[in-house]
Amino acid sequence: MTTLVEVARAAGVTAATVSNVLRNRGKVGEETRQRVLEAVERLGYRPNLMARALVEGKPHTMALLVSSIANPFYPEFALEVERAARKLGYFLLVCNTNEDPAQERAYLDAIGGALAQGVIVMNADFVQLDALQDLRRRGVPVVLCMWERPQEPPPLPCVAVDLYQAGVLAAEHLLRLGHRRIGVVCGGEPGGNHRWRLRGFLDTLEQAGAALPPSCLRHGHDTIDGGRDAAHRLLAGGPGLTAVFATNDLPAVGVLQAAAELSLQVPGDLSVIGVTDIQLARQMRPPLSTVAMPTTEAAALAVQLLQSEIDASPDHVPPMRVTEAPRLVVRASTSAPRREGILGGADSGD
Amino acid sequence: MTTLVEVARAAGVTAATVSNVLRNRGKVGEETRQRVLEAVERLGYRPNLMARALVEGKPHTMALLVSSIANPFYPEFALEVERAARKLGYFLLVCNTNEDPAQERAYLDAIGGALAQGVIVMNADFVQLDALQDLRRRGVPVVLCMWERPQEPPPLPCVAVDLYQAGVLAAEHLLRLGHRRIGVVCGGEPGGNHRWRLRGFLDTLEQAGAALPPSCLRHGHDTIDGGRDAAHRLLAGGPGLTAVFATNDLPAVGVLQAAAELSLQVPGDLSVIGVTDIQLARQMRPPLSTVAMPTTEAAALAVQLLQSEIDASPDHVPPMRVTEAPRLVVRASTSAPRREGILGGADSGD
DNA sequence: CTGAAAGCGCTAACAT
DNA sequence: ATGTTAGCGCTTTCAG
Repeated sequence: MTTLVEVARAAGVTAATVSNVLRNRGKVGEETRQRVLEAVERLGYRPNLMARALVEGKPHTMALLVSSIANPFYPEFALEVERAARKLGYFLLVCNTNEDPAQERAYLDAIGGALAQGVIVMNADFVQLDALQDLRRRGVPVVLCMWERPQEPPPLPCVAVDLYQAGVLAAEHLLRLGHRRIGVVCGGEPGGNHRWRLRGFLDTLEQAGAALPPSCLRHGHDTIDGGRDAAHRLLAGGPGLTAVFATNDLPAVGVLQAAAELSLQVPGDLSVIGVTDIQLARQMRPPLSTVAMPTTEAAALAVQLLQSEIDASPDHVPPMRVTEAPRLVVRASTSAPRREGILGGADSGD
Repeated sequence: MTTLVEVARAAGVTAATVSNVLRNRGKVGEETRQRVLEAVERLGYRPNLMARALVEGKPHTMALLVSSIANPFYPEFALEVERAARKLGYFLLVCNTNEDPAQERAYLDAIGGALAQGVIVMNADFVQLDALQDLRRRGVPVVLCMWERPQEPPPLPCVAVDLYQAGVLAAEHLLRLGHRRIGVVCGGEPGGNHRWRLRGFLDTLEQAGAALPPSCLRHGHDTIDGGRDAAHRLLAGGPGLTAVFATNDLPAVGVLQAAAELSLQVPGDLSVIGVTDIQLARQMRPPLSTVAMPTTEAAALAVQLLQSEIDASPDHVPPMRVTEAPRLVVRASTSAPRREGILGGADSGD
């Protein structure tokens, strides 16, 4: 590998001068400049980023910690983050823990070891807030992304999206269409990460006088298969549902599949709506109505916030940035119920 | 940030000893060892990876260069690569060029500047083999991944998958089902990356005496929309096709959508088959039959090959690793034609 | 078994 | 305008 001194020697100058030329630090005569540039070109010199990082006290790298290979949302989001990070001159290191705590620890240690200047951690059920707080106390900038409840901030810098509101929007949409017998598939355990979306949905229904009976709520894994299973359990209960809200797009896709397996037309027999707006949502037939998260904005905010954490003094109250509200995206998987209670009637069942 | 000397001071030893303890270089008394370990723990010390990389002459990082945010195959593949790289003790830097040559250059320069120890480049139409060869000549390990034609290796180390064979398998499958009036949607320009799959498909048809007339071949972008457009053009030609081969899953999904828009039942009216087996293929209704690429193996081979390039002397003939052959995955999007030429008849049209 | 010293490639004062 | 010097945090001979 060509080094600075080799270039310097080739150009008949000293290392400092070459450095100055390369960093445009002025203070260099035009003629020398040319000679240096020519030598750089001729030798194919590329500055050693490690050395530079060491002396400057910072690698030009941000890390993104994601948990799961299975959830297509993360790659989609990662690319948004990469874009935003690049604009600020950072490289993005994608750290995929695959839900393995040991792997997560290993990555956090590496980041603590200046592998990256800071880390954006995707919020998920399993994140260890304590471990992240430790890391932050040790001086490593940490940003939690996709915190779901702006009203109750975590003890860490975070980007929050109001997902209670997402539940509200989904409920309002279904109510407006005339649905009254609605089911819910919740991704994850009760009390898990999706609880705010769920609560927003349930509260809105209740306020409309259409409170959801417990039998119409099923929990399942936050995956396509989990959604399908939960939907089968839900629909087998047979209370003549005309619509299903899934707390995430992945399980919503599972609901779509379950509907197909039960020969239910979507949206004719059953309307389905999810949350997030992953690419897959658009690609389903029928395309999935959903409440879109502002992912691009969240990614940008996360990167900005991490940057300001990097610049900030180590000890300060963890700031929070809130994205714009999620917004309803109506596609073809929701419509007015074909007839009230076609699958059991409004006044049968329960 | 805590440094080695601080730990050393805290433990009443010198930096070298701490280093020895941490690297398990023996030569350390048990009692000292404990004292050091305790100090490390107490101070929350993490070795600075940049410094280590600098002195060792290598960052523990591999880079993966991908071109497109839009193609879901890349994220899927990236996570496989990350996994394989991690097993060898590397971090993975995902470099997304977004098809911007300037961005690609910037990344390659950074990698040349020891940002990563080597780079895996996804083969795509636009890759500049020259630029990569330059990089390699400058001593940066480069591996080209997903080269589609093992019989004609590129001038770079590569992982090849025999995609001619993929075309053969798709053709054999359709022929075996009894299809004779078959259409093709090719992702990308004629002469582009997909030419081998296409040729394998066409050759096989021809050998079976069912050569494909030019009117039954359409080119389009290697995307869902591109596939849908091409399928519309193809099916509007109206030669009573009973099956369509798309050279990639993404356009195959587009064909599925076009079929739905034309009220064609899949597979009853039209069988559809793709190539790759991305996750989306499983998730379509009906799930897409396809010729699966050995992506996990390809990712592992690419990482291994890059490792051996890192170890190897800089000048040697570029090696090639060939994966196992692609394999047919039959799902519900292909079946025997319902009736020969239901959409025009075997002897009408043309 | 432990310490001292040199140096990885680069940058940033400070001198000249 | 250019050169000299010192060090970033770590590893690694080589002495003690």
